[in-house]
Amino acid sequence: MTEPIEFKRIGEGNLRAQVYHQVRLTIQRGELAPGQKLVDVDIAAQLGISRMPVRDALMQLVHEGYLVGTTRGFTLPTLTATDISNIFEVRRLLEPRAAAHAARTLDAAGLKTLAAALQEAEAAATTGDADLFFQANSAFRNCWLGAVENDRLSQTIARFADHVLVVRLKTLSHQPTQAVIVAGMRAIYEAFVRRDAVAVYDRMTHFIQNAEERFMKLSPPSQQFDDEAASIRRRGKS
Amino acid sequence: MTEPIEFKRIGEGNLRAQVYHQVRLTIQRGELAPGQKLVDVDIAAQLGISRMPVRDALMQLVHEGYLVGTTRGFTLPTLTATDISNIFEVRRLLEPRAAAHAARTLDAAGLKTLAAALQEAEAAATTGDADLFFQANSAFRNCWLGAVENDRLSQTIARFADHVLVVRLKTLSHQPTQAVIVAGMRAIYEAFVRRDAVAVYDRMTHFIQNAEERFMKLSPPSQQFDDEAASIRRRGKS
DNA sequence: GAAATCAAAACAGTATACATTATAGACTTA
DNA sequence: TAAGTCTATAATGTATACTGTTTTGATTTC
Repeated sequence: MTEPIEFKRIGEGNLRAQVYHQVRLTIQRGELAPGQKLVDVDIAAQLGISRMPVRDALMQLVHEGYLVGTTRGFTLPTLTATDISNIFEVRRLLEPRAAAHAARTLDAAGLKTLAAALQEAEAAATTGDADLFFQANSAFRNCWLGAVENDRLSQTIARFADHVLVVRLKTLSHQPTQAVIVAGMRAIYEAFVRRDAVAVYDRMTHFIQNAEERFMKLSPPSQQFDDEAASIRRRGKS
Repeated sequence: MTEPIEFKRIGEGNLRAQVYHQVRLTIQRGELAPGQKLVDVDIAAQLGISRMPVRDALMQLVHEGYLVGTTRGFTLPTLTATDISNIFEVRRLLEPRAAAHAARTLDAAGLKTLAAALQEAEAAATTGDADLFFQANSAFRNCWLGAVENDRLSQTIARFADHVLVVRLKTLSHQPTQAVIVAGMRAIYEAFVRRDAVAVYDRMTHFIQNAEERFMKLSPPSQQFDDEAASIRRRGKS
């Protein structure tokens, strides 16, 4: 129960923003253990600043669903099967459309980035490097998402994707799943190259459905913890 | 530039939550003038509490898009035509599906509430009472939205609907528009009564498209202010 | 009279100190 | 030994004080 995470400040704007980005990155990279708790005063001490900016940053992350605030430190939310299914429903509604948008606006540089991410994912899938695979996956999504001109749409998607992403780390180490995902990415990529918005829409739809199915199949059927987890989550709403 | 708004605490949980709900209600009711600024220390003084809970509440509202934080107090965001169009795009993607869900889960009491809200809206439309019409509209939406079992979906919808709602007040005083909206509500209501999820989906789609068109047509073509407004908005992102 | 510079005020950001609350763990008792 | 209660502690919630920055307004100068 020590503090294996080392925080450092990222050089942008005020302290709250710095801490916010740093902690969010830590979460997104999956460097935060499920049961581990984040305490404002500890992080503040480590950074050599006061509690308030840290507290602000953590509370923002709570509002955005990245963390839950209990009376005993901030921790990762424990998602139930229902939670995950709910998140995937929203993603199913938003992402195909957003990707179709991106098909029109993505420029040559974007396509190049997409190709690189895809290649990386394929390499990681063959060697079985879950970490790299995970990163390539994120790069791929962030790339096309950056081309979406509707900010609110892309930000909403990014947030919900991040929420399941936390639990996703386990799933992504499963090699057959990696193969399926890579196939989906390639299909989407090819549609992007052809600038075929309809194909992008359809393939993204298929991709997300696939992801959800795989996800549900592989995730441990720990339904017995659902009530407990839900109560913890609920407490965090405040 | 005095302080015409009177804040009082709402009796739930900690001070931050109380202030948050109070201020959000004020915004949702359209009681906040567009140029008016909210200053934490002022509100705190009025409530007899310190700055911090007020500041926390205001910052949460900023994170949720209800306010923007400038260097000179918090104010309502100035939405450009693009912003509004972006918000409506997300709503178009989410609300029909959510309403279809509600068609299955809405109980008899819910239908009754819906009927009451509809009747109120019709009455307000004939007398031209914009305020009452506005309220009835919100009641109608909140009712079916409450029956949606996917919390994240309904909360996302509520938030985006609230964002345009701020500007909407003006539009809703236009009587021909009121007639169109009431007709849409009735169509949706009847589909709800029949528990016809498909019809609810289609009519909600139509309803939102209609709302957006009316909205764009009636809103002043003040495109010359767009850049300025966008820059104000951007500053608030921090 | 207009423009530029400077000063003062207003407000957000940050720090520190104090109050409150819920949980864990020890201690008591049946 | 197990169950219940109580206390100590860890963490958040709130208050106040201070700092830095930006804006506004006034004064001076051209």
